[in-house]
Parts: sequence; structure tokens; C-alpha cells
Amino acid sequence: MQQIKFERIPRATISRLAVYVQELEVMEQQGIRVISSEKLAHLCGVNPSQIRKDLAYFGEFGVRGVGYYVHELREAIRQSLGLDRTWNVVLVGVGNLGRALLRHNLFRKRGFVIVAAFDCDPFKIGEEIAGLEGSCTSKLPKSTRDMNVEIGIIPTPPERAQRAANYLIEGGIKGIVNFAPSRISTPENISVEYVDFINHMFSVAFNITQKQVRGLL
Amino acid sequence: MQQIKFERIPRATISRLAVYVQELEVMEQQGIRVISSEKLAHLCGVNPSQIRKDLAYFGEFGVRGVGYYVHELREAIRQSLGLDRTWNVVLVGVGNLGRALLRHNLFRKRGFVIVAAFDCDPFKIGEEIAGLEGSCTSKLPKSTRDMNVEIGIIPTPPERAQRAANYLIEGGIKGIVNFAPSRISTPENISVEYVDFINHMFSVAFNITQKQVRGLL
DNA sequence: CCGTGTATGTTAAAAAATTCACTATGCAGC
DNA sequence: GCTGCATAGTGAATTTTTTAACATACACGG
Repeated sequence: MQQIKFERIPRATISRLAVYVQELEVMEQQGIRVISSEKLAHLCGVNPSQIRKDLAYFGEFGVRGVGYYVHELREAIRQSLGLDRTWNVVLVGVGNLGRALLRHNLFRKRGFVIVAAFDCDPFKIGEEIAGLEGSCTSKLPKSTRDMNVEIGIIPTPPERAQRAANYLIEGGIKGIVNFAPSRISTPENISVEYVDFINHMFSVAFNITQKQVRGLL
Repeated sequence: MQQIKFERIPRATISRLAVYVQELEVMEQQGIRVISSEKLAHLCGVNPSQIRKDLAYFGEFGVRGVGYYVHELREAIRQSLGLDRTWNVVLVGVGNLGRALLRHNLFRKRGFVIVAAFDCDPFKIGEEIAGLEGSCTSKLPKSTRDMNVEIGIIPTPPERAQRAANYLIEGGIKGIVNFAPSRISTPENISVEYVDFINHMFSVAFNITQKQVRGLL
């Protein structure tokens, strides 16, 4: 009796579901067939209720008294997140980070296919990385439309992120993942995610300092 | 009258403070001297009260009726986060991503100095990247202790993340930033942050799908 | 030196997210 | 087919986080 729900789904839930998928995949490889919310929770470092609640947004995937069938649950989450398809992606900014991402095979493994790479630097244009030839950013908007690209990745230095975003917006992109440590402004209907690792370095640094301060009390 | 507070500081606050610092730096470069919480909030995409609240955890940095002095505020936040010093960092896993991070100059600019890089792959050991020679992971624990390293970065494939973490733990590290898409288990006293960009790709993909579904209603 | 305007710091209210506690349900064994 | 057991699903309670509202303090002009 899978009642479709229209509750707003918390951003944090989505991010946790992604973690669940990852852990479920590991289990599947290890041949584990069934898992309880309690065990999965332990592995993911969250509360068991949290898992059950997160899943409840999308349906009932478990069997009471038994747990969740690993493969089935993984598929169910993937489907819920819209990952049971491939997504065309472009990358703007072929610097160190951009190159690393181009060569990063986890994208493709998860259904994100980088179909083009762009850069404004003439030295990088035409260079081939991971079977892909860098093009001039001015060609971006047309390319993305022609190739039906929905997601753009921005691994530029911070000062060039907004420009990259503008090209992507012009190209009719629907979502952006910004690796540059600077906020970008976009129209409402474009979904933006920030991958800001300096930010995470800060957090760790802060936590360490905090612990030391606490220790002195 | 700067009353020191012992309230627990939300993780989200820390992450926002990092964003504020970034935006304040941009402003400083542009020669902007004073900023109101309202304008800063707009730039960072948050609520003005949020900013004032976040700052209140650490002290009073503004001038009523005026706003915040950009440079002063930036320094105050940096100090609050423990960023007014340098941190020795090591990197475990010299793959595509690891190399890119080694070459990424934003780390150093923010006070995170990568003092050593390790890999278990003999082909990568001895190779020099960004002025740093990769060493065998077995040497890690001693090195980190000798060099007074506090933070470890893990840009390995997921299946090797835990092993990398174990070496770091053995090396007496205090914090870990894990770029691998897999959870790692560590002692309580070690602070771990996850930089999981596949996760962010998932979020964007989900948001796009969600919007399309909503649009059909 | 006092009044006025403005934007902070702070407290209270609202909203959101997490956790708890309980209910319901499917399975295994008898 | 019934009984006991284990664990999912769920509504309520709690906690946390965010937002709003307002009192306070500082700068500036007259």
C-alpha cells in the first residue's frame, strides 16, 4: 500500500540516503543479503529510527521481523533518488581539480557521464584528458543544449566560478555542483550544491582546537 | 564585555562561518570596509539573523547602527575557528584526486600545509609531486609523529579508506578529512569530516527529478 | 550635548529534524 | 494454524536549528 507522500524531504535525508546506498553496495559485494535498520545505522553512524524515517518518505521497503533485503533496498533508494538512469554532465575549468575529476571513474560508475569539458584558457583547449577534448567556454551553451546536458560541474578557482555558472545557465543546465569555494548566484529553478573542502578542513581544525580548549577546563 | 560561552556550537554554524570568511575576503579585495548582516546574508544565501546568531556564539564583533568592519570580522572569525595558525597535514593516497589536492594551492593559502604524501603503490612511492616525495604508507605513523601532523587527508578509493584511516590513527592524528565515498570508523576523539562529491551529485540529480515530478502535478 | 536613525545583540517564537516509544506485521518453529 | 519473536513503520515527544521581533547601543548632525 505504497502511499505517495508530498511532504518536503529534508536535504539531510537525501544526503544520508546516498550514504546508505554506498554501504549497501559494500554489503552486497560481501554477500550479505539482509540487514536490519540497527546494523545499517551502526555502519553509517546514525540512529536506527533515522534510517526508518528516511526510508518512510519514499515507501515501505523492509519486512517486519526480518529487516531489509540489501539488493532490494539499494535498488529502491536508487530509484527514489532518480539514480536509475544516466545523467549527462559537463565540466567547466580544466585545472588540477578538473583533470582529476575527469579521470575519476566513480562518476561514470554512478551514472554521471561527463560528455564535455570546457576552459577559457587557450592552452587547455584541445588538450585531451580521459578521452575528452577540452573546448572553449564560448561554445558551452550550444554544446550543452545539443547534447542534452542537465548537470554542470565547476572546479574553477573561486574568482571564475560565477562566470562558469553564467555559461552553464545560458546553456540551460538544471543543476550545478560547485567545487570552487565561493557562492554563486543562479536563478531559483537551478539546483546548486557546494563541495567545499576547505570548509571541511576548517571544521576539522575547529573541532581539534575546541577539544584542546575543552581539555584545559 | 566579551563573555565566553560554553554553549555547544552547531556544526552548521561552523560551516557557515567558513563561508562568511570566504565572502569577507572577496569584499576585502574589492576594498569594501563595512558590511551589514543583511548584505552579507544576501551574498551568502542565508538569513541575516542567522549570521548575527552564528557570530554571537563567539563574541560581539559588530557596531550597532553601523555593521561589521570587514577586515576585523574576518580576523575575528578566523581566530574563533582556530585558523590563525598553520596546520600540518598529510595525504594518504596519491591517485588522481590526491595529486590534484597536492597541487591545489588553496590549502596552503588557508594555513593547511601538506608536509607529506603516502601511498601503498610502489610505483607512486618516490615520485615527486608539488615538491613532495611520496613515501610508503608503512612509514606514515612515525613520520606524522615526528613532523607533528594533526590532520590527515584520505583521497583513496573507498575500499582503501579504512586502511588509510588506521595508519593515520596509529600516527596519532587528531582529525581526518575523508574524500573517499565510504564511512570510516575511528576512535571517539578523532574528528572526521566527509567530502563526498558523489553524494552532492546525487542531491542535484534528486532535486532535478523532484522538480520534474512536481511540475507534472 | 542631545536627539535620531540604523543595525547589532538577544530573547522569544516557530519550524524542522531527530529520537523515542509503541504498534503492527511477517516469519519460524511447534 | 497458532504462538512467540524480531524488527519495520509510525505518531508523539524531544531536541535542535532557524527565523522573527525587539530592545540596546553607537555614530552622526545640528
